[in-house]
Amino acid sequence: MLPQSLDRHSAIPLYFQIQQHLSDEIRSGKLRPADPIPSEQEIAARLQVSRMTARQAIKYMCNLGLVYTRRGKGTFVSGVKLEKNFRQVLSFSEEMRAQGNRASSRVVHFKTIRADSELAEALHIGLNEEVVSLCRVRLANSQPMAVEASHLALRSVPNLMKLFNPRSSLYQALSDNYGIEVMFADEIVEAGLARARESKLLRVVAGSPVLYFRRIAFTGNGKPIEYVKAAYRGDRYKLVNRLTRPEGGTLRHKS
Amino acid sequence: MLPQSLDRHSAIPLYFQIQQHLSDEIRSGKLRPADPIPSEQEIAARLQVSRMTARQAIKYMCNLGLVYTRRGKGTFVSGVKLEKNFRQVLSFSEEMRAQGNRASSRVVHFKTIRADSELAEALHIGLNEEVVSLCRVRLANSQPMAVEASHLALRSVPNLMKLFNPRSSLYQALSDNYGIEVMFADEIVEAGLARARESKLLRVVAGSPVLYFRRIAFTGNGKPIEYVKAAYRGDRYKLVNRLTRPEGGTLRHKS
DNA sequence: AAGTGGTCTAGACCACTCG
DNA sequence: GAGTGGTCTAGACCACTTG
Repeated sequence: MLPQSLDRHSAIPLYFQIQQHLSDEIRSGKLRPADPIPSEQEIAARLQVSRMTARQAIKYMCNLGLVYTRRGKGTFVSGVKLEKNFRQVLSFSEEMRAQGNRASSRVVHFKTIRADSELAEALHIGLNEEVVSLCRVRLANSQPMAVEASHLALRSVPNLMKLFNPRSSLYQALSDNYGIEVMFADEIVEAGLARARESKLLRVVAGSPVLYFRRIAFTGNGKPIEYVKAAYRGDRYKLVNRLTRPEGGTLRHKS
Repeated sequence: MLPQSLDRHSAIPLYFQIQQHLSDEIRSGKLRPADPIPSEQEIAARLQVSRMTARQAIKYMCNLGLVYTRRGKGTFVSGVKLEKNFRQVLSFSEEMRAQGNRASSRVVHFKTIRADSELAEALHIGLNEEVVSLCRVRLANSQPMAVEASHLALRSVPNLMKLFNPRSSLYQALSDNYGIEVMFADEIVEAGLARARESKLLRVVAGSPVLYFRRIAFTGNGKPIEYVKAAYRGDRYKLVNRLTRPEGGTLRHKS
C-alpha cells in the first residue's frame, strides 16, 4: 500500500513520490473504489515525513479527483475511471493519440489575413491587424473528423509564416520558437448543421449535425494567444466533461 | 490591497478570510489582470500569520483559476472573467438564475419504470430494477430550452415518488430527504437532430440542431445516483468550458 | 544580492466520526 | 476516547528571477 521508502536525494519532491505511488495502486486496482487510503498520520509515520508533506500528497490526488476526504473518517478512493479524457488543453494529435487513433492533418490554407471584429475581440488586437490563419482538416485513421481554423496575432508570433511548417505541431512551434506555453483555454460549443463548405471538407451531406467550437487559448498571464474556430462531425465526435461542485470553505464551529 | 486585520475568533478560517479579501479586490477591479498580488511573505508579515497560511490562501485562489504563480517572480491576477459559468454541477434553475433568466419547468411524466441495459449500466444496478423517471421540459422566460429526463434507482431513494413534488427541486429533495449530495458529474455531449417527439416538446421543426447530453451524477463516494438524458435546443443553448493544462509535479534540480 | 515561490519539518489545537 | 482530517505556527533550505 505504501512504498518501502522514499528517494530523499531525488529531484522528485517527496509529496510527489507519495502521490505517484498511491495513484499507481489505484490505477492498478490494488486500491479499489471506496477503499480507504492510509491516513495522513500513518503515511507520516511510516515514510518518516512530516504530516504536512503527507497531506500535500493527498491534497494533490484530491484535486485530481482520484480520492476524496471526509473529516473524521478518512480518505477514500473515488469510484471514477480517470482513463477517460477529461478535457484538457490538448492538441488534436495528442487527443487522438490518447484514444489510440492515428491522427493526421491536411492543410487547407496557411496565410495572413486582416482581423475582422470577431478576431480583434477574441485576440485583443486592433481591427485589420495582421493575423496568421491556419486551416486544417483533422483526420483520425484517415477519416475526416473536423475542420479547424487557428488564428494568431502576427504581432505575437513574428515570422511564424517562415518558422513554422504547417504540417507539424503548432503548440510545439509556439513553445520552441517563442517560449509560449498555452496554460488554459475557454471554449464555447454549439450544435449546428454543416454548411456547404464544411460538408465538402468533412465528406458529409450538407445539413448533417456538427459541433461548432470557438476556443480562445491563453498563456499563463492571461493573454489570448490563439483563436480557434472548428466544426466537428456530429457522428464521430463527442465531448466528455467532468463537472464539479463549487469549492467552499470549511467552517470552523465556534465553541 | 490587504485587509487591516483578520478576525481571529471567527468561524471562518484565516486562509479563507485572506482569500476572500483578495478575490473581492480582483472581482471589483482594484486588482487588474497581470497585477501582482502581495507575496506570501508580505501577507504573512502584514497579517501576522505564518507563511504556510498565506500560501494556503494563494493556493486556493490558484485552484480557482483566479491567479497564477511563477517561481521566483510572484503571483499574478489571471486575466480571466470568472463571471461566466464555468460548468459546475448546477441544477437547471440554478444555471438559468445565474444568467439572469427566469427558469420554470413543465412535467411531462413522473413514474417508475424498469431499467433497460443503458440505465442499468449507468446507475450500476440490475436489469429490470425499478427506476424513478422524471421527464421535464425546461423553460427559460417561458421559452422551451430543453427536454430533460432524470433517472434514479428507486432503491437509492425509496419513497421518492411520495416524498417529492416533481415541480420542486430534485437536488434539494435528495439533500433534505436522503442526505444525498451530488459531488460531481460526468457528461457526454453530442450534436444531433431533433427527433419528432423532442421537436414537438421544444417547439422546433424536426431536424433542427440539438445538443444531446447524457450525464451521470455521483455522490462523494463515487456512487452513481442520477442518470440524465437531455436534448437542448441548438439555437438557444451553448456550452462554455474551461480547459486546463494537466497538472505536473515540479522538479527539484539537484545541485 | 535580494526577493520570490516550492518544499519540508515537528510540533500544536480543533471539530468531527465512530465504537 | 481514539482516530481522522482541518487549520495553524515558526522556523528552514532550495531553485528561480531580476536588478
